[in-house]
Amino acid sequence: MSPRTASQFEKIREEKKALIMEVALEHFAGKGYHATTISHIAKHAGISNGLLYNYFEGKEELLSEIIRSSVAEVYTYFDIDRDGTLSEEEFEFFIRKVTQVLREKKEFWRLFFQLMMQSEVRAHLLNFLHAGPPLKEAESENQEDLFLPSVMNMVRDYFVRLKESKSPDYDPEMEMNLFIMTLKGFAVTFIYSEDGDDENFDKCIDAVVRRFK
Amino acid sequence: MSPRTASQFEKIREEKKALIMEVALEHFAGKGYHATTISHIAKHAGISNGLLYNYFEGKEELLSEIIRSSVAEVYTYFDIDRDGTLSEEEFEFFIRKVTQVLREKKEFWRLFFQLMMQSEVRAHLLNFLHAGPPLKEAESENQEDLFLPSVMNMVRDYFVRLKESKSPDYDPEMEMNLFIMTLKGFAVTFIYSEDGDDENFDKCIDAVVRRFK
Amino acid sequence: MSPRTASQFEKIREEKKALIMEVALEHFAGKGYHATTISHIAKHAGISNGLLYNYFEGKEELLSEIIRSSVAEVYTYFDIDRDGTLSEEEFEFFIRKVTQVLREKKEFWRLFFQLMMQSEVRAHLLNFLHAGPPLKEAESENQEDLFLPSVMNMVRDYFVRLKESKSPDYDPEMEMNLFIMTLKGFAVTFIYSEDGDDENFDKCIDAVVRRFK
Amino acid sequence: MSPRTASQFEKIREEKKALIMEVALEHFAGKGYHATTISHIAKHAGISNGLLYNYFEGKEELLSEIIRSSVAEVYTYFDIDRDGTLSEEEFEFFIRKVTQVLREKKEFWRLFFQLMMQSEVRAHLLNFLHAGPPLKEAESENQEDLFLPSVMNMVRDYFVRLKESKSPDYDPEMEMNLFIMTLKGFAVTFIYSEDGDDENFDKCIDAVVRRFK
DNA sequence: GATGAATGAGTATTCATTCAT
DNA sequence: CATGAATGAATACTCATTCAT
Repeated sequence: MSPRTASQFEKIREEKKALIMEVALEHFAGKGYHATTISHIAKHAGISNGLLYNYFEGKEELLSEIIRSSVAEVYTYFDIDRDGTLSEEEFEFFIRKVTQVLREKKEFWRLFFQLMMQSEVRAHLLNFLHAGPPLKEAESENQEDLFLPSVMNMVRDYFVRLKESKSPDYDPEMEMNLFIMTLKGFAVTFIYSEDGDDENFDKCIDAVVRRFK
Repeated sequence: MSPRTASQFEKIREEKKALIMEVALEHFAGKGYHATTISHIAKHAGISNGLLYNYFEGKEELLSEIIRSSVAEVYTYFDIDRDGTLSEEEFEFFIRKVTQVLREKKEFWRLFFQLMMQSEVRAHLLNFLHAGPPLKEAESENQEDLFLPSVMNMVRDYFVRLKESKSPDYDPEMEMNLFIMTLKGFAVTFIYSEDGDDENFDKCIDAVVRRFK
Repeated sequence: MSPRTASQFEKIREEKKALIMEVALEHFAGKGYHATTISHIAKHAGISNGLLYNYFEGKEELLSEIIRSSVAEVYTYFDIDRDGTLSEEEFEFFIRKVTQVLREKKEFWRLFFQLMMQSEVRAHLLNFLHAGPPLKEAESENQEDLFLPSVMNMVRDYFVRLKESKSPDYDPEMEMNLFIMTLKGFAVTFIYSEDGDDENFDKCIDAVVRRFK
Repeated sequence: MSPRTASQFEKIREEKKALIMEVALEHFAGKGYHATTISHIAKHAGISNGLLYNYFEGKEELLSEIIRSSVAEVYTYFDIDRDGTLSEEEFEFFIRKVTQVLREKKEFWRLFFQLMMQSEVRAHLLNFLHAGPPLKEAESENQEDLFLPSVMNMVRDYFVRLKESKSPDYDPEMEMNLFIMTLKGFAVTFIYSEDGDDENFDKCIDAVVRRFK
């Protein structure tokens, strides 16, 4: 009979918010942001249309919130505040981490790449991404891609260090480019793969590791 | 004031149709299919809303037509009915061809990849692609990707043949995968690059050629 | 920890009810009835949405209650059951009373005039006003204005009596009309004035008194 | 068979726009802006909901447009760019003009006063009013009322000049205030009167003229 | 008495498509 | 061929009100 406590309400809110975001992500990723209606999301989340607006300002904020939270999660994966160097074994670890992140949040990455493919949205998204986490140095250089400058520098450092054990005409910058391209190509293919194909992609990743080590 | 001949009319029709498709592609690629309104396209094409329907059955057919025509154009690029083998120099030629095709139709590829990123559209698109041109054998195997089976086989053949001049643990299938991934990663980056950056990407392609030769 | 007595509960109820009405009046007057949401009122009153319905049947009843109580308060100001004649000094007193009532309940009068300006609400409001207090005779004549017939008659009497000390072409009815108009114009200006401007308006009222005495 | 000419379209647009504004004004004035739905307006104008948006950006712009056009019309009434002095007979003419404007656009004035009674709208409206027409001097002083400074000054001048023919304790400023109040009170009553009562109000105006001459 | 999550009917707005001219 | 006014179904969003706790 007594009213719910504040923490009970808080819990309800968080759970419902998460539910809505999950369902929305699923549909946004599946048919695109614009083709997904609020009614559709509400129905699949088992709630009324109105309730959604109790949790999100509107459709656009719902999208932002999904991206914000997923990006935040991804940041934690990479423990972004580390010392910023990659040893050889850490490099392999890094690649496998990337794969893991892709695997565990396939749906989000589908949505993410989808948005990245719309040139007029791309800029906003990149800005948002790069401004997002509290980084040590707020680089604005090279906001052209999905890898944060800090990660980019880590990878670049790795290839520069690698050069010592390679032939004289080894070009670390180009090597990095190839690596990034390969990883991106992998990502773009992998996130649309059936879950059953994982072993094939694992072998692919093994090959990538061998190649860039 | 003499009435235009049938062929003159036909020419006008074709030109206007092409204009509409061009404008539509620009906006579809820029902000996505759903976010682009017919009114917007019509206004930017300098025609009335109604006239658009004189040329296309509707918005969806306009999209289909854009894809159809672009894909057809791409097919001609690759002269798809050739004997289907790639010599070593033809392989380099093939890669550069791909780059050229990407460069000359950046906007289309933006739209294309955008659609490919929507899992529910992806299937239709792939079906459409693979069914599109009158191929010798209508394979339905491996309709998972943007490369047609015929092209895929050509590339696979190349890597198999390449094995002879390589070490015994050279895995042609895996090599092909890496190649495809790299190419895809390149594509996805390149089509959003400024036109001024082309030299950098040319160097990239040189590196790709060296790597997979 | 002894249970509160019934009268304590009653007191709490009354206070909370008054608080809600006060907050509601403030917002109704500021942006209008329809533009003011229940949520807004509840938030500013520091209570939950639901609780409001514990005190009022709904939004409309809340409005009615505000008007009812304010009107009742105004009636007490004018001690409406008096003998119904205005001596000359009582007339001055009457005018100053009006000003005082306006000054002390500016917000209510803003709401009141606002509602009076909506022709479809006006009728209801006037009906409500004229039916409101238990009057001696329930006149339905001249329900066109905000002055109750009883007050109107009092004022008319005053001007008729005044005629004796005026020139022969003095028209008491017209004089009354001018007086009412002036008072109304004063009201409509005064209730939107800053509180600091009161002296200016006091002088105005002095002039009105002089003029109609 | 030939398409309509540009001027035909223009005519259709203007007529339909005027129709919508007329119907909207009627309902806005009758039950208030917020209580009037777009659907209602559309239905009474005999058009579809969508068409309304072909002519107005939204509900708010529709309101603005109504006010803008009515205010513009009123400005023409007063031939606002005149020399800016009122002779005695012009003063009478001015008053009668005011009455005429009120009579011919009763519905607009109902809406106007309604909005003026909402303190939070009032400011915007006054700003809008005073910024509206291209005046000689852009006074920002005294934007507190519905009379434009230019009109106000004209009236003030009149009363100052009048002082010469009056007793020494004649206070022109106060006289002006009384006049304005009287006029406002008249307006507020008149615009809700039945059309049949016009004669009574005409007599009222005669009295006003006599009083302030 | 008190809470705020939840509802759902209602409202403004959008947009592909049609059609009279 | 060409126009743009007109439609109406669909969509995002609002808000008074209810109700389980």
